[in-house]
Amino acid sequence: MHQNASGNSNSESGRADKNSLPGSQTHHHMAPSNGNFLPNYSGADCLNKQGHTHSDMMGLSEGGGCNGGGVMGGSFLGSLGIPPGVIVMAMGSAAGGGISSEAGSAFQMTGGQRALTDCQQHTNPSPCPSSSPSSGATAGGGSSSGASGGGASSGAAAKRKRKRCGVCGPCRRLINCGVCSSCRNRKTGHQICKFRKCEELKKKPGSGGGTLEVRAPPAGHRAHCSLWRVSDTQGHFRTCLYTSRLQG
DNA sequence: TCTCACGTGTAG
DNA sequence: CTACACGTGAGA
Repeated sequence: MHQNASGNSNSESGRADKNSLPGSQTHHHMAPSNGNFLPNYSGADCLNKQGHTHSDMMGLSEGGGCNGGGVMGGSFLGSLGIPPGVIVMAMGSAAGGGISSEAGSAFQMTGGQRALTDCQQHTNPSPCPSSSPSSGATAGGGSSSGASGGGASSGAAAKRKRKRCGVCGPCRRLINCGVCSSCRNRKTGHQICKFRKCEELKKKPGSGGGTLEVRAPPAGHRAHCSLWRVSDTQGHFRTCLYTSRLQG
């Protein structure tokens, strides 16, 4: 009908508003730059895994900073208002080094800040999804099979479906690409568009959400916004940004 | 009750 | 690893 731009036959396209983000429901007409992201989202997530880089759905437009090369040095951190002296570790899927995609995690690292983006906005009673895994693998637990079902019998709320963090790049994307496998196989796959798959949910529930190596800046370096990469448990590279400002 | 989407198993 | 399929939790 008169959905969004995406001419996908996917009855999804415009449905993003339905369950999408906390507080962002109003998907009136999406942000000017590109509808996939929410207005205030400055990062680009660079998920071009597939290569179909439909600019209109990838939403990488201005971000341009698609790569861990010191991308959001200023804007990203700046917009977060991270206090000086704080070591921030922003991670992003190596693919593009889009740190932003893990904004949520970044918040966790800095502590405190995160709340404002995620938890508070989520009306759901359950604890922030992003925090649970890192806190100690509460919900997800490690239980393998038994998926959902009454499996949780013993742990009661132990086996809860995790929910999108709502702050990562994919979560902020408003429309489905319509071309990824998930979109194409929606009928049977029951999966959300790959480009909208929450970064948090991509992680294994038991993987602690962000088990990454927290490294000190290279010896001799002052940790002034240096960027380098470390690989996480899944072999993905994460771009780490340290903005520690040593008090001289 | 329906739809969406997470979790998981299986196959290629 | 990706794609696919299905069960099922959760919300409308």
